[in-house]
Amino acid sequence: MTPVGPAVRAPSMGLIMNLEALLSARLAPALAEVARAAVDPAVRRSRHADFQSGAVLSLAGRLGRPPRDVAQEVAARSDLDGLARIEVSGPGFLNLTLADEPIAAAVNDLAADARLGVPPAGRPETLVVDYSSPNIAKELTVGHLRSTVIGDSLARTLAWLGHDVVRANHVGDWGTAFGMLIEHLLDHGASGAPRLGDLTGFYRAARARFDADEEFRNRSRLRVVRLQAGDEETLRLWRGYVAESRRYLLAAYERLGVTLTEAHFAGESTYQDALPDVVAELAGKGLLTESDGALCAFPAGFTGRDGEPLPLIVRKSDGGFGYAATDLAALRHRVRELGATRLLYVVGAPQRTHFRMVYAVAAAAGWLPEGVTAEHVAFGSILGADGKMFRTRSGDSVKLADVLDEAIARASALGAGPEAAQAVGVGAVKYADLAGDRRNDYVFDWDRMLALTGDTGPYLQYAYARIRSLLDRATDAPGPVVPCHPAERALALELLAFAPVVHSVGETLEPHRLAGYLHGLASSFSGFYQNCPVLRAPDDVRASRLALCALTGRTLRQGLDLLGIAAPAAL
RNA sequence: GCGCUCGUAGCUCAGCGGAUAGAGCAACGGACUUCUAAUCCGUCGGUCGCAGGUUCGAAUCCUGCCGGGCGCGCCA
Repeated sequence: MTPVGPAVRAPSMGLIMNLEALLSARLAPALAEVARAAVDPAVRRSRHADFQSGAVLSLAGRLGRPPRDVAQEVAARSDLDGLARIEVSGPGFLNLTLADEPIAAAVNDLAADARLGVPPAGRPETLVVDYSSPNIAKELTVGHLRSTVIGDSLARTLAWLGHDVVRANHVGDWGTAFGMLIEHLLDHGASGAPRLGDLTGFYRAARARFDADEEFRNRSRLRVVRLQAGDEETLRLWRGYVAESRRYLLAAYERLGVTLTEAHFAGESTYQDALPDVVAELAGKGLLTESDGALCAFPAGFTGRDGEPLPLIVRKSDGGFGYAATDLAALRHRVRELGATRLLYVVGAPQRTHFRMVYAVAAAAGWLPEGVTAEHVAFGSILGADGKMFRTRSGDSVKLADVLDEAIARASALGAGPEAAQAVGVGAVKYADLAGDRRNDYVFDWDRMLALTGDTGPYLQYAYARIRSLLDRATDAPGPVVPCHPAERALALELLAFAPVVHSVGETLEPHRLAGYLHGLASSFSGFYQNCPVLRAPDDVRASRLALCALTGRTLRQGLDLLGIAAPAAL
């Protein structure tokens, strides 16, 4: 039995595993000689060879020489002995085909590295990832899916890269709605709390009474005043309500396989005490203007419907604080108290203007000093088959619990066992959300996301389970990798591409790059599996292929884990 | 009206300054006395919305137009 367990050796320095860097280092001197200046070799993977360099194309223009001539000269001056073969191709590309030995050496290093070639960040940052952030008075819907899934994947990835990640669940746990909710609660058993799982029904009932019953409406308003004034009895009721909602949310997160816990709640109520000071500080810096009774900031460059400056309303005309004030308070706290240097807000694209304004005001207030960045990690909407917002037939938003129930039921129908069905169903939904560019809308389609073949979660999970099954049946240990078949070579190169992809996700905050990579890796593995017998291969070849299987398994599992998708050992 | 964003193969999407624009699905044609066929290989399929411009080179950058989505003062 050969478990797909973590390797034992400490991470190496990584250079030998980074073929792009290796090739760049060997190409750079020749380029510098020809150009008489440093030139980025721009080594990329290529379908015409293992790697290519397009550096000559732009260089030739600057030198005023034909690109192919320059490429010939660079090729002739390059010392790639023992590493790769170089040839000029097309308009002036340098095609690089690696020798088998460096590939083998790199893959063997990779196999011995517990971190799969990804060194921990040399310059760790403290960053806050603000994600999920539902209103606690209502159940989770598909509307919360994207922020929760994308944010969790980014938090996992950045943490694994070695950064200090602070997860922030900016839940809506404060505001005028709580007056009516508390009054409704009192009318239905003073000690009671809303029944777990029926938050929406409770909210709707309270809302209906608020709209229809003037007496109830007045009581609710008074209750809001008492809540904001810190009335102890009111606060006790509010805390009970919030606690119950949190329990519900945590159960939902656990089912979704999301890493958010009790410790990550940082709701709007957290910042209430700081709001007067936020206003005072902004006013002190001359950033606030009174307009129609409200205190507003008017950051430059934002105009509204009539071409008039667009306000960011910090304090409402009734003296209450809006969400802009809370967002500003949270931002200030994250930079000042938490020491964050990178703030991520995983929030839907429609709020783009709002966040740009918040960041502009924060910058003007000096809360985003040099070296500290705030980024709106925007994402598109989930659409139904009709191309419109994904809703139920009656027009309501779709409950997340219902989506997961159906996903799991459909996974069961495919033949997955009970435990696997949960992993496959939830994984399919999450993968579908992560597989495309997050900025684009996508169409929610059961049949596509649960397809066993194609770019789907189930396909990746199957590839992993198949590897586990194979390794479980192996009776001897993996040995050194010696790629000989083209499919082994292709798989090895694919495995070596894991680290650059993970880094690019950390920089671009685009998990779909990792998803696409994993699909390519699983495809490469399938090609290898098809062409290269493992268990019935001769001893030395078997050891090599078992090592490739084990490494592919570890890479798939780690990659899926960074996406937040479970990888069961068997389906 | 102003602003943002998107328009790539029948469908769903990658690619976002470089070689004949890729993948998955669908369609069609192959490969199984299988190391789990929940697989693999091949074929078909695109004036990259339209028109200009910048560039040695544009799906990719700029401008305009057409079409869809979203946003534009006390909800978050």
